[in-house]
Amino acid sequence: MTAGGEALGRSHYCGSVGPELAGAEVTLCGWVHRRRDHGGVIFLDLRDRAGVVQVVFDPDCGEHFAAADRVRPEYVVRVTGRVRERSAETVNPEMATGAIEVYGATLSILNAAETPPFQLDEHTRVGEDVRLHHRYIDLRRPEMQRNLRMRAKVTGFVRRFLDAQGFLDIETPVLTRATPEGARDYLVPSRTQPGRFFALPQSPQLFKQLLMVSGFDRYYQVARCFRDEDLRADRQPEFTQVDIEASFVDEAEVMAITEQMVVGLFGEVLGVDLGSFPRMTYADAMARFGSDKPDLRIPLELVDIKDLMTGVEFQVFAAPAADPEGRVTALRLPGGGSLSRKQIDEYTAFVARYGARGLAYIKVNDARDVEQGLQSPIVKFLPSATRRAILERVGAEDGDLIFFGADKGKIVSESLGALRCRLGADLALYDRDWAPLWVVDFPMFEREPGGRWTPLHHPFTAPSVSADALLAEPGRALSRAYDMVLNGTELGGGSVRIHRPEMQAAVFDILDIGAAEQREKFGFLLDALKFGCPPHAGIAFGLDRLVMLMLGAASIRDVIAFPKTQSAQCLLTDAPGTVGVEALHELHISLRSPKQ
RNA sequence: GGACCGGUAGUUCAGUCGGUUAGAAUGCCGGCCUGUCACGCCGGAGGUCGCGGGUUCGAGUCCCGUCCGGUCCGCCA
Repeated sequence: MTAGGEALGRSHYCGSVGPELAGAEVTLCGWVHRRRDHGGVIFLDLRDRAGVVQVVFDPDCGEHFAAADRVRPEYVVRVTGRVRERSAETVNPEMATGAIEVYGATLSILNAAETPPFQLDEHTRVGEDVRLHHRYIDLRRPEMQRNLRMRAKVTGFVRRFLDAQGFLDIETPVLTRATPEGARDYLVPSRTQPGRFFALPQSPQLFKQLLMVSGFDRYYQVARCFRDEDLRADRQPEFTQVDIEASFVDEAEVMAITEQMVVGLFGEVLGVDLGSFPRMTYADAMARFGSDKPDLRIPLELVDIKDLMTGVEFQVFAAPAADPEGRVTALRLPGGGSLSRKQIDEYTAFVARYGARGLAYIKVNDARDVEQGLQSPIVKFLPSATRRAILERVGAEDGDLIFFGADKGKIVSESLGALRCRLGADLALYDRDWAPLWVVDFPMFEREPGGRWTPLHHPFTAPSVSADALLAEPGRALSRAYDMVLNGTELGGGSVRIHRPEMQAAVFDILDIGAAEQREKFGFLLDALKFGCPPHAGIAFGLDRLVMLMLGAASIRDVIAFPKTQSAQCLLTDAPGTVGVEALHELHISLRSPKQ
């Protein structure tokens, strides 16, 4: 009951009023979406989380008509009235509730609202900063309501699925220890331990492994993770992982369960059948698509032609061909001969972002005539036999365009891999809506320019070889890791973990983490492995990206209620904020150049 | 750390070669209107051209710096 003694509740949501309620008395609560005043009759579009419905007031309802005259957009009101079907001429087919309207009897203004800083219609795209500043208003927009509802559906499905499979939801600490490798940590100073800091977790990785040691056997958590790195359209400093771990399982079982989970999710929420996921090795993915998360919707593939370039005089191709780490690759674009010079220049600039020093190409006018039928700035440097061999290898047809990449393998893969995706998007080459797959057989390590080994996944990933073999040839060892990829996005990644201390020590050795450092930073994990750690494996899914993908959202901000800007600030709360000197003093912190 | 795009009315934008009083749409305010649904018609208010400096007789416009929003590279085990 309100102070005035009236019942506050609604009988229906605005968006759920339909023809079946014709004749019924309803009570609706919501925001005035729009008001159309025709002098003798006033139409209010009333909005709540379920949708919009039209309410009509005419002068017969006296003071309530006067109230309808006073309301403005975003006023919060409660309306009672009778549902009636609209006459044929006044039905609005554009509107979900357009077959009916509510004939208003009473209207009480629960709260007035200032004119909103931007219009809540679908017709104007408002700047990101304005939206974030007044996020609570932005979130009223049907699109954002739909997005967050979808997110809740996804987490709801995942929880029900994993619960049903016997997984236990266990929370792990947010105030925890800094880990050395990986992303930059968000740090929290300790008041009680001068000079010491907590770190916010980049993932619950170590804790979930400890839970396996404790015998929980099947764990999951919808866990917030934190990384203090620069932001992107699909990266926020705090994000959510669906984190999963199980004991006495191998990669096959984790992949089977989580594939079933994602297939079930897409089926229930989107009505999409993803089918069963093909598997592809990392080596294959890099060779054919230049990416470890290939977008298989795009029917273009890289074709290596390194062997065709030995002995060719053209140094741009010959030098990388002679380099053991070099790669020379062609990308055939069927019908690409119609691309303009300007477009090709744009693609040249595009691949330059990935370090490519140029973008060679051949337009195939007549595939049978390698003397006159090819149009290209580079073809004159290639012997006829080489030209023929290239055309044959890539399967060139008249009207095609062939792009080339020749450089260090990493640069060629990244630049042509990115170009392939760009072409797919620009030219709408997608041959299906959804293309999931598993990428497997990742290398354990990759070598940094300085010669140091770094883990491709993380240092707790089990290799598929013995510790001795690993130490002997780190560069050749494959890991027991797996990534789930959908439409060129890595949805999740996981692995069989190391469960023996000597193997974990071997990996730390290769990563050049000495015994003392191992002890200091991971002593608790190495100890735990000694006290009866079961073999275990797991995976983590990026919830935000998953929801983005399901919605086709362009920005991760559109699937997070209160996201941060690219400079990692919250415009709504103005966080991070400054703190007073007393607070800093308590935390044993002094600033080098205090900003106030 | 770097590259690029943007910042002008509450909002979305235009603003020519540097030139008189900075415009449009929408929103807002007032008036009229009994079937609209992005209602319509009439009238009105609304500007630190992000900020600082410079060039110039004169700067929204050119130059330098800086801040903010965005996209990307680096980074993100």
